[in-house]
Amino acid sequence: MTGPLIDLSGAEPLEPERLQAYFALTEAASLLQHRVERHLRGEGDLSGVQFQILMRLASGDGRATMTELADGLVHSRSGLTYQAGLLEKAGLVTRAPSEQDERAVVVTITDEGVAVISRVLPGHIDVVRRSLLDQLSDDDVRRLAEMMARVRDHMRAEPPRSAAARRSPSRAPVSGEAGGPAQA
Amino acid sequence: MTGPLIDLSGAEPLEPERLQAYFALTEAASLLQHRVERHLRGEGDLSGVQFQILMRLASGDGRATMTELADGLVHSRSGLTYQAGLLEKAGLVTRAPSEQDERAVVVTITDEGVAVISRVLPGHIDVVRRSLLDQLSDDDVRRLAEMMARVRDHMRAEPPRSAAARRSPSRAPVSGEAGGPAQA
DNA sequence: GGGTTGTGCTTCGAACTCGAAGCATATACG
DNA sequence: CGTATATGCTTCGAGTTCGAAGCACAACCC
Repeated sequence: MTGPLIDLSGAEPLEPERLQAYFALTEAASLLQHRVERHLRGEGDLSGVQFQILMRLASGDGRATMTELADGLVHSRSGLTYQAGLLEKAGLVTRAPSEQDERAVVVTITDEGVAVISRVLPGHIDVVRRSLLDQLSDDDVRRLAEMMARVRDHMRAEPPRSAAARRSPSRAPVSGEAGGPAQA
Repeated sequence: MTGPLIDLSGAEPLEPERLQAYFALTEAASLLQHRVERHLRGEGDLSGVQFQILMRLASGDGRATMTELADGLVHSRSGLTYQAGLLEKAGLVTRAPSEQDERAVVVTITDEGVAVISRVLPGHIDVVRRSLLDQLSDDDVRRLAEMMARVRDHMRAEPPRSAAARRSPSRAPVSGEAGGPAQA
């Protein structure tokens, strides 16, 4: 009753080296994320998502709608609402309905928000460098950036397989609703 | 009030290409993780962590203690307890105190657990292939696996900076407690 | 052996996440 | 214009995560 209990030769074999790449990627990314979040929480009292929101705002002109933020982040909309609420409560951000579209909410970073980012960013970069970049050669970094950008763009472009568009409420879902591909 | 609000020249400059690598890695890994979890939840009704636990058990001899599992996974111990409880309730795993050490809990995968993994794995691999591997050349994959393994090992080896060992309860935390490297 | 310290795991409370459902505004279409 | 549909965001409930504190057994030391 010994030996591996699972037989991997189900679909196509998929050589171990490919699985290794996948597992190592997953594990390294998780470890890195944990470290980064631990640092942000300690310094500056920010969650990872809050940091991403502030970074995105600070890198541009300081303003964006919720949808624009959601499109850039890998996050649910409701979670974004929650985190934006926290940021607003902390005074790092303001929220106000858009002029052009009453439905849209424009999130604007405050001076204090900029200050927090400025204070936290050096340490953040330091963590990333120590954990990730210092282990990679210049060529590694180039290669990695190029690969990950390719993979990211591919996933952004092609919906996951079942990107069910919002169902109409007061209507029987009879006719072909295979309209537009939706965003995540 | 225009132009980027943030000045990145805080610590060392850290060329944009390096930051690009970091951001792309983070984003691609997040997207991949979301896809994988969506698939696992749909098929097989498993969370990502549950899948990892089962995989780890199925790849070995089907048994491991909680600590052994925790050391392999990037997860808190309490979270592991929770997920192991769910797996046990679902009948995919059993838990029993170890013979050699009454404190330790030995988790053992059941036949049904093996069956679930076997059923879910092909689709899982398919998602990984479509999302990640198909976008990479053979050389890319080799390179990526090697890089990520290096980074992972580095983070595993070096504790995050403040791996505070468990504080003694009935004792003042005076002397240097820089004891053993802790696991996440 | 009895106290001290270490280790393995669980419990607990607070915080975060997600998808579904809901509300309000905007746009399309007759 | 007026109804139907699309879009932007929030609310809600259920599930998941984490770290701190706690419990139980183990190992060490005198």
